Amino acid sequence: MLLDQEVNLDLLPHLLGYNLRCAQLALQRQLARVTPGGDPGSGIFGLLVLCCANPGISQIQVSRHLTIDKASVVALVDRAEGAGWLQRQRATTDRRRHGLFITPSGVDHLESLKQGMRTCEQAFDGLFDPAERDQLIHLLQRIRP
Amino acid sequence: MLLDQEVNLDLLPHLLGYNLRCAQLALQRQLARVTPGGDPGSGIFGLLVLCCANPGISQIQVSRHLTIDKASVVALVDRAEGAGWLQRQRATTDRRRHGLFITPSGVDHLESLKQGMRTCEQAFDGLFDPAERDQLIHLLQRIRP
DNA sequence: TATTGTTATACTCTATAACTATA
DNA sequence: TATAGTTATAGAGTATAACAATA
Repeated sequence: MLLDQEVNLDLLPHLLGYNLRCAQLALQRQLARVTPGGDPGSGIFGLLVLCCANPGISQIQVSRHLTIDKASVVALVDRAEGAGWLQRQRATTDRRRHGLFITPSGVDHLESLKQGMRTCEQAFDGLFDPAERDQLIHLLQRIRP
Repeated sequence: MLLDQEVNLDLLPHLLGYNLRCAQLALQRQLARVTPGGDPGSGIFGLLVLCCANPGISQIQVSRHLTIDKASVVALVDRAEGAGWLQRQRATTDRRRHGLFITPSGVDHLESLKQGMRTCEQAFDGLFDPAERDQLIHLLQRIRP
């Protein structure tokens, strides 16, 4: 019987994609651990961050900056609006646009999500010294659509 | 109206999670571009790599090394078996186990997936010199469950 | 004509819980 | 009791295509 230690991973450990996936799964699970019942996939988190830092931002801009399709943003905004964390408001200058505005309860929720996110990232801080963490972020930032 | 250049990303660019997610989405889309009709999420790829390098590997071992639940492996193996890329075979020594064996057509398919994967990763090679790519991989490898 | 948002639809990925067969 | 695999179910995440309203 093949022991776990003897499993041959072949080229997987040398692939960017495999390592990115493993790392992201680990991070997501850690986040789920420290924020039980919180934001599972961090979609809401990104949305609220953008709406808080950019009041009146449009859905198409959220779509661009979270690099997901505009149709995917609709469901995200629906959920957040349903939870009372933000409001759509038809823009007066360009009536095709919905400006997105975070609500007071959305600000509260965002704060707790940010706290969870900090705790989550801290769990991995021991893995890197500050220079390494910076370099990891900078290297990752080069990989874009 | 808020211009795209003026969107404030707040803390997002400083988060490991956000950068991992953006990088992984970019990689997945590049893979979809170079292997149209290929393996969308690379689940099948990992499975076939493991079965090819470790004939008779069990589903629970695949589960551990791809860091997904054993129940999730079932669907993956179902698809691969349905496509004729591998076969389950009840182990004689431990009859609870299914040994997984890649088929000749699975080997062919894996080769084409590997080629696509190489092409995909090459598209990002220009972003890093070899030392940087190594370091990125090594830093990512520290982030594990 | 092009853009913004929406709806409808579908597929992938993953998880949990409860089950069967085997150890 | 514990492990390997399965089934059933559910939810998140994403995409494409077609559409209405607006620019």
